[in-house]
Amino acid sequence: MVKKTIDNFNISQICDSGQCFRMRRRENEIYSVIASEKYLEIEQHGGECLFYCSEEEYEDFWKTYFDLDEDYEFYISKINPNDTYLKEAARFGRGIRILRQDLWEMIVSFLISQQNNIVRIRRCIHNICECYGESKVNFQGETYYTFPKPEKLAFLPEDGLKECNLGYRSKYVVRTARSIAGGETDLEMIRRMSYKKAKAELLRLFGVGEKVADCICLFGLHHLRAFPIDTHIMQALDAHYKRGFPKRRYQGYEGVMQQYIFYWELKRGN
DNA sequence: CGCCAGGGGAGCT
DNA sequence: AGCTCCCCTGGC
Repeated sequence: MVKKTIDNFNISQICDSGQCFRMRRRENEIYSVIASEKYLEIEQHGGECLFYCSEEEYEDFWKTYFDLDEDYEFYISKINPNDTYLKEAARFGRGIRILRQDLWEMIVSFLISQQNNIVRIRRCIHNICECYGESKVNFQGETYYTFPKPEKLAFLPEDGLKECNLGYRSKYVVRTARSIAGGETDLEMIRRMSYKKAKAELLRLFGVGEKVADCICLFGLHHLRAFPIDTHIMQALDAHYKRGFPKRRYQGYEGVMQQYIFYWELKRGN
């Protein structure tokens, strides 16, 4: 068990920000997340966080996963004081962090995300893990499932994942899995590429367009310059940035600003 | 190049 | 019953 006081970290906001589909609210202030074979529970009261893992596992994995070495207050301090919209959005979602998630898992997650809602995306991912992942047991004695490797999905027929509720997105995932398992697409190479090159490479995958490629770059490669534009962000930009979003001002971390806007627009509705 | 239908079905009103 | 959903592909 690890106890930490962390600024600009709010697990509830991260859970609801739509970047991780394997995190959920268990009880009042307790959240669970599955990443890279590992299972974690986190409890947060105000600024104080309890990580239900060893100090070693926290230092070696979760600290990086939650991007806790990055100074988000710095990003927020750079916001134009005259930009009341962005200021408000950032204050509302100031505990958001861009998680450092697995590239392959992000490719699949955002292939599924297109024309889809968050509740169903979660279920699709859960179904895939349950059918093709490895089963493990957490410290509570409950079973959970890891995310299957590309090789595991590559042998499926193109519509094999329709059984996991993917609908027409099944062939996007299967063909991409084949492309990676077959060596046509090299994830290790993509990890070492610049934002622009990585995005161009991702756009070659079947089912990956502009928006999905940017989500993968932001959440799977931690390219904070990526600025995914979906219909909600588009509407927000139309309403508040008639002359375009000032990307130059936030060069290098536009994606962080995108997340504040996205979360604000998502939560403001309800 | 631009436009737009179609894709499957859950979840909300 | 109707509409929306963190779109992309392929045909025109």
